[in-house]
Amino acid sequence: MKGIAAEDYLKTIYQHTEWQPDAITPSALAAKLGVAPPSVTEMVKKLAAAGLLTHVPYGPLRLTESGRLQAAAVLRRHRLVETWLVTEMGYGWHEVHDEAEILEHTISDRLLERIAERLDHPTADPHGDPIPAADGQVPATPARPLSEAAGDEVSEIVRISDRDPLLLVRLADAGIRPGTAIRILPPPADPSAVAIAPAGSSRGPGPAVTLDPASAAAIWIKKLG
Amino acid sequence: MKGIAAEDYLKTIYQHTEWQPDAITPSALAAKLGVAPPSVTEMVKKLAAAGLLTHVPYGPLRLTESGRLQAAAVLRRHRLVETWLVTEMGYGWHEVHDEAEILEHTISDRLLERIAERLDHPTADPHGDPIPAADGQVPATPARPLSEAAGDEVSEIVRISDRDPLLLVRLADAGIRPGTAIRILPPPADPSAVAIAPAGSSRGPGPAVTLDPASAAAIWIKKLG
DNA sequence: CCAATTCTTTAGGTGGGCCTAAACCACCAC
DNA sequence: GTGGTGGTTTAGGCCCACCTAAAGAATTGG
Repeated sequence: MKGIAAEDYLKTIYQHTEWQPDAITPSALAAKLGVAPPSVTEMVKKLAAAGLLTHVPYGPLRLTESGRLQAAAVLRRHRLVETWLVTEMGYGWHEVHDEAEILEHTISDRLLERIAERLDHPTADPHGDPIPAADGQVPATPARPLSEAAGDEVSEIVRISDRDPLLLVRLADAGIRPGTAIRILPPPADPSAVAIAPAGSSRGPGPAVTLDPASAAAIWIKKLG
Repeated sequence: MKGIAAEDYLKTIYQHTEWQPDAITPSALAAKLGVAPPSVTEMVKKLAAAGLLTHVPYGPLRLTESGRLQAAAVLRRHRLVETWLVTEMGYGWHEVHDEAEILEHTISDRLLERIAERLDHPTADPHGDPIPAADGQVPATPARPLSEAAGDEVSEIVRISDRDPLLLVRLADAGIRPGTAIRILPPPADPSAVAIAPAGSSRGPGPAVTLDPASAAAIWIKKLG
């Protein structure tokens, strides 16, 4: 199976399992890819025929082992490119997604491995996403969603989903990024929301960021201390 | 006009004029692009409609100013990428063409200019090809084809067309690359051929390279002394 | 100056990846 | 248990960039 589109389907299906325990449905996949549902039906047929995923009609989508490997390879490309853009090319960590989205499909294996060498084979990208190794092994990310955190904890941000660019900008503006120590503040009136602020600047109201539940689930933390 | 294919057509038409004084014909373009002649007819229609080239039926192809600018932009990308691969990523000067062929269409303007800055805005790539500036200006390359050179001269290689990968490997193996000082040897029996060898190693038969006329025309030199 | 060759264009077709509209299935609620 | 109501699939098209086969133009040589 070749083609940029196929790679994007596999990558997106795989990525869903990184954040969500249940298998993805065709309509959710269509939404994430920005295509119409019939386009998914069609591509799924081809991917299933190629042995990359399994699909019972009207059911969810599950990658096969071969599909998982191929998806991990795309993610490796994406995340190495992102890391490289930040480390060597002066990009901000919240600005790299679009460029990586394209380059993940177009750089050669050779160039990819040269980049990996220059960066000394990193295991996480600037968003904290694990970078699969060349053999498909995925490093563990010991962390849990901010949405499940108790109030008033001091924690370290370890991972922020790059799916919502606006969230990235908001966090970057508040000085919050992977590696930042944060304090979880009492919910501001709305109990479904979560607020966080850099743990250093606890004097004054400070640059707190209020997060809706979806955004809170897009951030993974590790308790400090 | 967008699309990778269109960019390749423009680039190839432009490139022809760098080595050949007369305008390119549709069949020559088809051959260089590796497509069938009808594909050229079809794309030429679109490019002409977009005002990027002019074409009288059964006649040759000529870029408009707008087409020239767009072609120069693609060439800028190609040649900056090649230079970057050699300077920073450990590629040999004869190995970069294929990778650049793809990346020229897929890196963003932002990344391109970052690369240009890191390289300190070079004006020639590893093959000696001039790198158009961001505004489309093309630096002059004061040199002439090896095919027009007199025998026994000592000259500097300033440019080698990257169209024939095998020629590049042959030259690289003989230690000949842009910047190398070479001596032009008497033709070995065949008067249409040219032989060259690095000027340093003139003792013994040495690693001389014999070139057919097409290859000799693909090399530009500057007389030394 | 006509004919043969060569180059170019037209005609018609393919596959990839997308779309809309309409049919269809599955499940939930009543 | 039946009727909605979503989610999914089929049917039918579109655009892009390519192809082969065949027709048409230009140039060359006899």
